[in-house]
Amino acid sequence: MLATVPVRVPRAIREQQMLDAAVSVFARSGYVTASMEDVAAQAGITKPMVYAYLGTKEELFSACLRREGTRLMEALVEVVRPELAAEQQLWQGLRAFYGFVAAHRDGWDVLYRQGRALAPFAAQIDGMRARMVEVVGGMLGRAVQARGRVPDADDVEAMAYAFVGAAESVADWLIDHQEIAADRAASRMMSAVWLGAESLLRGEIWRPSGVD
Amino acid sequence: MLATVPVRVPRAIREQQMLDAAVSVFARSGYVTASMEDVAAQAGITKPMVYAYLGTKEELFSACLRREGTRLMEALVEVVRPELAAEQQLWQGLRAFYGFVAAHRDGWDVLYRQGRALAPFAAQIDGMRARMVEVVGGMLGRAVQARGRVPDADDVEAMAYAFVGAAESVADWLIDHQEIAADRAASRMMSAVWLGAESLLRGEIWRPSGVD
Amino acid sequence: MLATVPVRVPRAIREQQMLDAAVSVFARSGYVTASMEDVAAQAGITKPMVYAYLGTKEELFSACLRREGTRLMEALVEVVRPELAAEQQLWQGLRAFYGFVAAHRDGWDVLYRQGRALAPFAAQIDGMRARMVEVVGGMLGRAVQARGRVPDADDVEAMAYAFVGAAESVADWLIDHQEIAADRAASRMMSAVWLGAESLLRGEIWRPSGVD
Amino acid sequence: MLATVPVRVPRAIREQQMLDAAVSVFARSGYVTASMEDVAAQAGITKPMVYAYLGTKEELFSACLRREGTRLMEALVEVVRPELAAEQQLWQGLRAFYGFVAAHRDGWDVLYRQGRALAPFAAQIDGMRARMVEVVGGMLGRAVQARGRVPDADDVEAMAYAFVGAAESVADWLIDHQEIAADRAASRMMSAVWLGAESLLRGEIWRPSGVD
DNA sequence: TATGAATGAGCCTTCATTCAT
DNA sequence: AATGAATGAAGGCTCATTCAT
Repeated sequence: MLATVPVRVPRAIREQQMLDAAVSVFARSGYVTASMEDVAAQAGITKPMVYAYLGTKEELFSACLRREGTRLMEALVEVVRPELAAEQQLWQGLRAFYGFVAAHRDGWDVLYRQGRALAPFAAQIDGMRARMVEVVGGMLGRAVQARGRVPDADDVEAMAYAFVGAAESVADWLIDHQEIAADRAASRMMSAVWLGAESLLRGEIWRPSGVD
Repeated sequence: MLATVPVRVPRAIREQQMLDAAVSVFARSGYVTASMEDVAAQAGITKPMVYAYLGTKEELFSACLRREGTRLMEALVEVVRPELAAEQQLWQGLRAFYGFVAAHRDGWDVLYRQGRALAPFAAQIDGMRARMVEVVGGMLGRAVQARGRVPDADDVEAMAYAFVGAAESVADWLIDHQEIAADRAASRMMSAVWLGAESLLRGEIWRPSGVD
Repeated sequence: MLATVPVRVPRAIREQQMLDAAVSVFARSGYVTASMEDVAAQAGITKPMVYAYLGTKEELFSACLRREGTRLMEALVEVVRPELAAEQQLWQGLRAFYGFVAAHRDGWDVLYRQGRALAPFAAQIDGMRARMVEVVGGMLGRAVQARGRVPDADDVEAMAYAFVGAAESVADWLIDHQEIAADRAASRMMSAVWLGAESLLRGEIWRPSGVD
Repeated sequence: MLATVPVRVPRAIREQQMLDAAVSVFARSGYVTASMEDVAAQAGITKPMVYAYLGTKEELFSACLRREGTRLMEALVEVVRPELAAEQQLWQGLRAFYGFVAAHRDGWDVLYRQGRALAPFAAQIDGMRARMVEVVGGMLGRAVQARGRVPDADDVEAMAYAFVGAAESVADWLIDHQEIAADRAASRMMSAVWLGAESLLRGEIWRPSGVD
């Protein structure tokens, strides 16, 4: 009987409320199907406020991507300390990554499932993803050098792509198996990939054998 | 008797032409932005024909997914012979997979980039993806058994998810680097993943070490 | 009980109906206030048809201007025969002009009152008006030459502008005095302007006299 | 004590600043397209202030019309002294008129181009215009009487309408030819119209001759 | 088989306008 | 005196979908 009284909320806070609402609505309905009306209603205000503060539907979605992307990146940067060995960096990064996915399902959905499929935003997402691939590639490259070898750029990049893709795929799996803890997922990823990486880091190359 | 006389095309062929047009248009504009008008125009006919032959926009897109998915599956089934060893199965499967992606960019885009992000089709795509994961998981499981060990279901599933995700991610990379041949991509995937898988198959498990 | 049955009308006819409706609605409500819904309703159809056939609101208004302008021009061209003397040309032109204004009040309103005030269309109207001024200027110039004098370009242009403006102004007056016949208006315009023009054509120039 | 300290401007001055801003914005964007936000911004204040001082958008535009109209009228009244002969009155009036148009382009645009086309303000403008026609008609009527004749009311009114319309039209021409001085325009108008008026004042009437 | 004509429905977007501070 | 926050209302435009021919 009290909380329903309309309150004048300062802009900074309202904007966050709007972004929360938008991420939630976009995740539920998808960018195309979601309506600005829905977003406004979910945020407890009216459409014109959304337009006044965050602009167009496209701009709004883009703002969502930016916020969620930044959150994820910050979570990673916080734990992937430069002084750690590559193995430890990967491990910590994966833990943070799965922690983020588990804690921000909607954000993850908006970021990876939707953003990538929508032409106007693909560049934005690809940019972020490229940075991740680059970081992972950096780790791998340094790990190769630590073993006294000279990394091949293309090999490292392919490996990094594989790594990131595998991590994302396991993230989806994690979302569908809510009972599995994030650390468990991270640990499995390390088993699945790092062990193989180690061989690769030592310079082993897989070659087709047999008939072809 | 001029070339401009409209030809009565039998239904089966017309449907394929429509699907070709639809896949192309959906890949170019995205499911939401693409209009039935566009599809009809691209197919060289009028809207009511599309509705008469392939139904609703949703049904049309679903038909696209089905056709492209089937094509991919058939390409895989053709080369992944049961009598081969797991390693060979993976290798051949990857080659066929990247061959398909390279040859059917639009189909791949519609299948993976778009289908997965669109709520109404997620189930359809996930089903197909689940079958792939299952197949890969089966290979891995048999490979473990071939080494005299008892596979852990969750480990194998996680591994399979990672493998499929890595393969998809490298597919994207392949699309953006057209100069790289499909076989090259497949070979890199084997290096990146199989070497690691081998360790895993032998029962090695990665465990966090150090402070945390 | 019969005419209300919805009929499939061929495009050419529907477009004219739409233009009729649009001119009427725009004249009644003004470009800004008029809604596409209104126009569609007045034409007895629904909005999408208007968009399908005549495009945007702006394009629709522009089409109105074009049609009404063409009608007016054609009415003038039909009576202003080149073989006539300037005086007869003016007289016939004015009659046709006031005939058009009296018969197409809405069209006149849309053309002159609204079109000129709306930035996006000013150019279109000004172009037409410029052609009229040019034609009138041509008549005057020839009349001067017929009197054996060399016309001054600026004088003639100013005179033409004055003539066209006077004619338009009297048209407004005509609209507000519906009981006055078009011919009467034309005759008054000739009295008001031609007599003066004659003096000018003979080379007389008005000069300020007295204190100033 | 820096220049950025907002100055408390007394109401009367603020209102004039707002009207200046409004006239400028309306002339640039047109009544419909211009937004209250634009006006406020141009005046360097916020929207609620505009509403507090000058009311609704409609009221604001009306206030613009009133101010510009009054300015024009005052400029005319100042020079059209009753003791002058009709010819001198016209001459001085035209000079003042073109002086105003040249000095207040925006005001003229708002008054004549826009005001007349906008239904809600047509009455206001027509009233002012009617007063002008009346004044001009009065001059003409007195000039007829000065020649010992009895003026025909309709003839005089038509002539007055033609005169005003011609003057306005030449004003537009003046605006598009900025290099032409206002006095030059006034002088041309006198040549174009007064010479003819003189004939008319003497009782001459133009009559159609020839076939039709 | 094939299409031009037509519509229901809905969404994005923008304002003029007003409170509460 | 002045403003940031907020909204009601409405309009342009598009599209999937369907008849009638």
